[in-house]
Amino acid sequence: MAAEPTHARPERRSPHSAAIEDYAKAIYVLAQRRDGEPVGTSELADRLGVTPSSASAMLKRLDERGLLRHQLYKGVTLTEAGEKVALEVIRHHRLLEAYLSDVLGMPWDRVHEEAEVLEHYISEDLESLIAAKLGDPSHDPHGDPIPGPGLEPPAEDRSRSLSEVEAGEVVTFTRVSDADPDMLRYLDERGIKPGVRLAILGQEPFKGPLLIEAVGARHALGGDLLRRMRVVDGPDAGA
Amino acid sequence: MAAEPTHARPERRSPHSAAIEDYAKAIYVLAQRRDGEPVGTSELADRLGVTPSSASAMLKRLDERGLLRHQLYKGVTLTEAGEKVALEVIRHHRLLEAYLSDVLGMPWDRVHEEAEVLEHYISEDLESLIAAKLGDPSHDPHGDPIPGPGLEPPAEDRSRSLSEVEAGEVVTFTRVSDADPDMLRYLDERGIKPGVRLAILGQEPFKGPLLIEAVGARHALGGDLLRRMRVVDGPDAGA
DNA sequence: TCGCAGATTTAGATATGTCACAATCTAGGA
DNA sequence: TCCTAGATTGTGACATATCTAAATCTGCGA
Repeated sequence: MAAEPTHARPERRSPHSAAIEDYAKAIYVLAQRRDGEPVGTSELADRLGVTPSSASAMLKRLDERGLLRHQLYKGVTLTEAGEKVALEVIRHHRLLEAYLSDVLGMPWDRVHEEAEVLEHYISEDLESLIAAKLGDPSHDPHGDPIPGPGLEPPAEDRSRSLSEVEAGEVVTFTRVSDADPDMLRYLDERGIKPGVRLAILGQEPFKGPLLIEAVGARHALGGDLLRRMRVVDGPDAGA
Repeated sequence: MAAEPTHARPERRSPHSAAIEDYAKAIYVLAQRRDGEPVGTSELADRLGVTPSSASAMLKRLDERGLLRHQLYKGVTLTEAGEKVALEVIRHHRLLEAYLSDVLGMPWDRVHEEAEVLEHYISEDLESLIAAKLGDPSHDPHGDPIPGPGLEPPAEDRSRSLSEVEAGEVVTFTRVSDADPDMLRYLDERGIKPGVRLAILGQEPFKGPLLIEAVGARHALGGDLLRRMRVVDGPDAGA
């Protein structure tokens, strides 16, 4: 005599809200950059586009859930549970980026924004289907490593910034931030994507642009772009 | 001198929340069943799995946004704007069901739940890519019609319930509710999916099960299943 | 016509996540 | 050592969406 099956929204897959997941992810990424040092409230607020007071209130909640330890006025550090939450979301994000780009042909510079939303809503079943379809990729289209299904933290990144490379070297482009569409479009239009070999021809004086040869053409790269592009030594992709 | 690009959650694609979209969709479906008559608050609350008071509060909000007209104590009717919202979500839902089933091989009985969530979060760009990948399908795997990109309401359903069919007829199975996983699994295991020819061999007395032949095997179907399965006359899929 | 059962709406509370503004802490320089 | 600039936290408010319990309406049956 049960009523019609309801069309209630299914329970969330994760016990945590999308907002909580975003905080965990942001803390994870920032902590990595600063080598495990506690992450500050304003830093986090900046990244997430909220006010410091909002971030402070949320940090208290993450702490109550056991996702991080908050030393008042000092900063926060993820617990193991918090790190799992972060890695799960990062895995979703990067698998989605790879899928949208490789299977659906979504432009490189648009996949980040789409994945930024969907990462919170795909089920574990869908995650598995996507990973299988892609052959369990280790990196997304921007060269970011994808955590495995067991959520082991990806191996440390040995790359350095292209801004640190000297004239005469030959390096392999491995990675670039997925968050700046203009930059991605610029690189994409020139065929410069992870795995591409870059020969550094020279540098203009006064910290000027770097002259490089890539994909059979010469380019002068400078500014933010140099700082954001990551490379490893040698003509072969190391990672 | 712009700060690091933030990783703020991108704006929602729709000006309406997921909850608002769910109400619009539910009202659309219920109104269709009752041929345009206003939809009652409790009916809606039942379907959505919320209390009548919650539904009542939400209806007030949908009204304020111009998505429906609420005749107090009488019921609600979607405006044109509300119907567009409903059709957009339904299009997303059914495209996702088709995609998950056809491209990713997700089982027939699981796609509904996944789509029920994702329908609120895919962008118009992703919607288009999915539709293109599928070749702009007109129906999802359960036989439900998919509204076109212009959101024209799908043509009226001419099917009747299998429970109304008499012994001796030959009909084509066209459609079944996507919301009952057990029922879908039962049909799937027997190869009975939209487009399949059903020959009605006879019926047991006292409203007993219907004996049918389908996909080279005989089955005795009764109860809810008969009522939920929709068929059209003749051995060919009409719609 | 009246009254009541059932449907509907209102009132007040809770949980989440945000903001502006105020209070407080920390750390570095005089 | 003290003081203050800047970071952090606390306060009170708002928006969304839900609940329970109470008030109100509607329409049917006597």
